[in-house]
Amino acid sequence: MLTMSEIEKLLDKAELRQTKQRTQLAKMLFQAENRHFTAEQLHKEARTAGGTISLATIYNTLHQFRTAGLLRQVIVEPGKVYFDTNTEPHHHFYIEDDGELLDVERSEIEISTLPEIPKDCAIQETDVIIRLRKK
Amino acid sequence: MLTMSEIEKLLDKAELRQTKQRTQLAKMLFQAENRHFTAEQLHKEARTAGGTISLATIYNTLHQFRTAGLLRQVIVEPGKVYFDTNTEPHHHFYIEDDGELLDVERSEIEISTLPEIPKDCAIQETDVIIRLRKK
DNA sequence: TTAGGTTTTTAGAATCATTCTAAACACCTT
DNA sequence: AAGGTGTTTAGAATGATTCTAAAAACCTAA
Repeated sequence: MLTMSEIEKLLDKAELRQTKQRTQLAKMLFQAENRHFTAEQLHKEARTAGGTISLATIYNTLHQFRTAGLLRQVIVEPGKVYFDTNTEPHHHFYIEDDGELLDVERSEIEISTLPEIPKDCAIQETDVIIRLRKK
Repeated sequence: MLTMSEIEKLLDKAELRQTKQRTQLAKMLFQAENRHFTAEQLHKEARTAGGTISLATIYNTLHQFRTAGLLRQVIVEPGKVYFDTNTEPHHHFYIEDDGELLDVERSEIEISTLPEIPKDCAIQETDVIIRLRKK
């Protein structure tokens, strides 16, 4: 749970000016628990909460937050990008029935053997997605 | 390496009539080694090889093959779906620099601990994607 | 405080992969 | 040869995302 001035520091550190819409989004995203969401969902939520913000700004800001290391993308479905406020290395459950994402801490999955990496390549990230269906 | 009559059997088993375009695609996909490709790539390849085939048919056929269990989808990038002729459970390297996918046999990655599955859910599939960057 | 310059936001157009639609075609079967 | 069904197709439609160019907000220095 971040205070207002911590939100300010966040934006400062990311070298992003304080603006109404960036501050609103930062509050929505970083004041609460970790969240998973799409641009569209966030847009709807922001407008319901009363802010004036265009979809283009949502996309702009999300990308800025991402390059600042405040957000990460999760790709589990064609034609839709999820964002995740949890930037620690970790994995996901994906409930296919309703498109819900759940975090799985890295410590909960132990990968004991790793295959040989093609030469000239370095691991950038390892994603584990456990796809679930409701019974 | 499948013979012509084995291709016929494939289509029969999938309850798909023999047609020029389905046969051509089946040959391209199942006569060679396992492959990874997008609809667009396959379309270009099929036309270069001389066939008359529309993009819509590529998509139709790919989905038919998929529901018949002959193909599987791989989702590693926003806005682009890869198909994979390897339908065994396995994982992937994804070389981000040039969008190349490589198979990793399931036996090469050992997941020793598994997290607790949310109740009412069953595992549908577990995908491991190791994202690589060229040095 | 105000003029000038830089950032930010925005509406709407553009893009790209994919799906849909409805017509044309191919293919049995009788 | 006719009729019926399955298949292919061009082109329109869709949906998420990105681009564009103009308007708005915001410094900063004089």
